[in-house]
Amino acid sequence: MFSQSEENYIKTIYHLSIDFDGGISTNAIAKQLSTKASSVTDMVKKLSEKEVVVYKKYQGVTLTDFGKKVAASIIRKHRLWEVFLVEKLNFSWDEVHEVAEQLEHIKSPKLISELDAFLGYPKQDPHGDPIPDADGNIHQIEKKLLSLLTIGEKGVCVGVDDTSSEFLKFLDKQGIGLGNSIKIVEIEPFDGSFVIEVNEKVLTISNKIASNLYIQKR
Amino acid sequence: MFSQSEENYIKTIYHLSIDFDGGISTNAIAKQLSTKASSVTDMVKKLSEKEVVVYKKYQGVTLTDFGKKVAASIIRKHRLWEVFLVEKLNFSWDEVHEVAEQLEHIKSPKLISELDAFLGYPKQDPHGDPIPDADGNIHQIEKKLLSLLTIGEKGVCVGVDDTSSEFLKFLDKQGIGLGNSIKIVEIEPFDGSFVIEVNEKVLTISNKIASNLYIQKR
DNA sequence: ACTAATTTTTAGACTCACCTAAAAATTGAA
DNA sequence: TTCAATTTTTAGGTGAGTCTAAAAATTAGT
Ligand SMILES: [Mn+2]
Ligand SMILES: [Mn+2]
Ligand SMILES: [Mn+2]
Ligand SMILES: [Mn+2]
Repeated sequence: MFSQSEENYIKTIYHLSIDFDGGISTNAIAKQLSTKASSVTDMVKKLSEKEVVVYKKYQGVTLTDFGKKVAASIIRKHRLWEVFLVEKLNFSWDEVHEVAEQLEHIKSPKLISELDAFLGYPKQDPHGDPIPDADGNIHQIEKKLLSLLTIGEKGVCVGVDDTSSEFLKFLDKQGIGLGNSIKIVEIEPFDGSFVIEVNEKVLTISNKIASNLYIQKR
Repeated sequence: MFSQSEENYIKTIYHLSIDFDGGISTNAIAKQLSTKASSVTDMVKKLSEKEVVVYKKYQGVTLTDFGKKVAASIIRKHRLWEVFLVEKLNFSWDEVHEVAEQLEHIKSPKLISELDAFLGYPKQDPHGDPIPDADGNIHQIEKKLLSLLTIGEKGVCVGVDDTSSEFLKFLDKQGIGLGNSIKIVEIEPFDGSFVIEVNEKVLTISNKIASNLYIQKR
């Protein structure tokens, strides 16, 4: 149906659409995919032919409903494979992305439905991101950036915004992981850094760190 | 390192080299890969540049030692994935090939070593073919085509030569599977068909079937 | 409102993997 | 051994996906 390259574009457009609404610029797509704007223009024309995106010159692109379904199915595969790698093959959460990037392009409906069953129908991937169901529906759990909480508030760490290896390794080093209870002890007005209590330990994290951790309040 | 296409050529040349020794002809490769001889000539020149094969015009190709190692690593991946699909994801032995054909191209040494461990270091794939070790060594078990046995001989079915879906489904229907004990009851001189006893049942199989079943004598 | 800077598209070219058709080499049959 | 059939290579071309450089459109600053 779609080539590996087309799938990577579709997925990227989907992800960019979550943060900014309106048409996604060729430059934004090019940057994300480490390619050139001119290449993006070519591909976007092709995807438009295939009714995956709506494209008007100089106006950026938006996914059609069909395009969103295609994106969801690629993301479903990506995240199921990430769960597999962590749960079954001893990968750590900072090692899975690169491999899932390849595995997400394997074509086999049976493979994915069986993998889903084998993993016990997981709802989140190792980074706390929701796994779309077979119909492309995505159930986003209620969560807030830690940086938006105030002193005294409590919650559970349920996700990360940045999924780079550096950030994830940093969290490992600090002993912060998904499922940990977190309490805001203090917020430093000068630099916006947070003093938090996690796993019976008190530690200070910069505002940048706090802006990349998702908390489910309770 | 190698593109998907290059890997498919390398694997094909390896498989063809097992049956015929001497240089593998462009036509043979083309037929196997459903492509044209002229395309094969192009690719073979490229693989020769990369020291994977030795190629002399009009003389066919042979794999270098390096080429054999590369082939073994692709086949190792292919067969490990086949085991995974059958053992963990409820695929039947006639459904695995197409998917493994894709999965064999995923690049990640850790993925393969962990998969190997997860599967318990299997020695054979679902068709009874040996799984090369991480260094590219292939340990072929002792086996003989059923068609070469004589009346009264006994053995265990340990592999198939043809791995087409049609043949494998036929074996399923007849109740013949790997690990089954088989005894030659009679051989019909007229058409070379075999009367065999398998799973307490006596059945007749054509010579063509017998020529595609591997037996380990005991 | 007019430029100047920036963004986006177009034009033209490249590589990879494939194709067809024609030429060249090999093989094999009389 | 000669020539016809077959195999293999070469020549030239295509589409996908990428690139650079130049042109066109948009956006922003004064
Ligand atoms: Mn990808
Ligand atoms: Mn993830
Ligand atoms: Mn393959
Ligand atoms: Mn197999």
